Amino acid sequence: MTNGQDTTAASVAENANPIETFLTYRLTRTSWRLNAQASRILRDQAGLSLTQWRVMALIGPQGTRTLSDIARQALFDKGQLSRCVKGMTEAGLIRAVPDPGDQRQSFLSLSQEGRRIFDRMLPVMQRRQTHLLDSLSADQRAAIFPALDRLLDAALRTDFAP
Amino acid sequence: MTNGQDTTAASVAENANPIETFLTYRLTRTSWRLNAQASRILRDQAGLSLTQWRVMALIGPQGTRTLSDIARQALFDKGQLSRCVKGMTEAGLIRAVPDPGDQRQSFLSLSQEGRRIFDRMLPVMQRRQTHLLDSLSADQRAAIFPALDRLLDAALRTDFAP
DNA sequence: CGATTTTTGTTGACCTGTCAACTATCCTGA
DNA sequence: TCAGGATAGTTGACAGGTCAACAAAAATCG
Repeated sequence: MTNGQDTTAASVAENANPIETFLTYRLTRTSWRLNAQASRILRDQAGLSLTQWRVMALIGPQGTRTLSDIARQALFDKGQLSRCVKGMTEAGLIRAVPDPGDQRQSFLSLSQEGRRIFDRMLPVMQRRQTHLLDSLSADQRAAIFPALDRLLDAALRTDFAP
Repeated sequence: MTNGQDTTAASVAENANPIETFLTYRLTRTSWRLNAQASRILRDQAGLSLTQWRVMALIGPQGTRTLSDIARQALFDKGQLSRCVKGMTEAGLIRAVPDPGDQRQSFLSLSQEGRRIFDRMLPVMQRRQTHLLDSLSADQRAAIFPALDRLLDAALRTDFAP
């Protein structure tokens, strides 16, 4: 069952199931599987959850970001992020330095250990990325990122449909 | 912050954050928001969860499917699906008729009430679908479904990366 | 100033998805 | 025919995401 069937125009028409033509459904199904694959790699090779990895990547190897800053960019839930960062701080992956100019927030950066893990995993994840992009045609490769941007925009608009 | 920025080549290069170039991350972020939008519509207009809606759509208005059948197509977790179907059966949305030829399984179909709700929501969701596709260029529209198929294939292959 | 609003981050309650174990039934093949 | 294995579906435990309320600090603006 690891084939990509059930998605050709023929088979869709055959079972006449409209859901296979729904973009959100198709996007989610692919996204789930990609996330599961990434989660497995990160867990096995670095003991990280996917969210932890993304937080590390959002902070970046040299970077310094605040929690809200990260949540805004990634569209993460603040509560989820707060707990994730707390856990990573306790695990020694992240350093939090209070902002002297704004006592509400802290500057988050990778600890030495965190950067070590990040530097080790980044090439692995980039190889996976290359592999994924290689599975696409040139046209698809060119279209996918802008398409996702436009869809994200459309998803954030609320002024279309009751 | 509801704009779609931070995704142009310029701004990505500017903050030099490699995660913005990661397909899985970008796909997930878009998928999250699309799901949230769909969930809101379904909850407000039909009192359905997104998973419930998808189960209805996977069964189809005339259709008759078994639980494993649905799980296979949608790549749903069997446990999750079992609970969802149980709830929908108790809510009167789904009818389950035991298969006389195989006592392990039942044939699932929409009840009258379920089909009524489905028939009412299908046009709404199709309008949303049209709206989403309209936000894409012709090239993007042509590329997105096949690209998702290939990525799903790639995600299901395990023979690539240690 | 000072009252109001906004923003940052934390927390608790809740719901859902995930993983694995389990029973019951069916199929396969010597 | 019957032992081994595959399949259908259920269940429990648990990590994870979601939502809303909240305190503290900062910004706004009369």
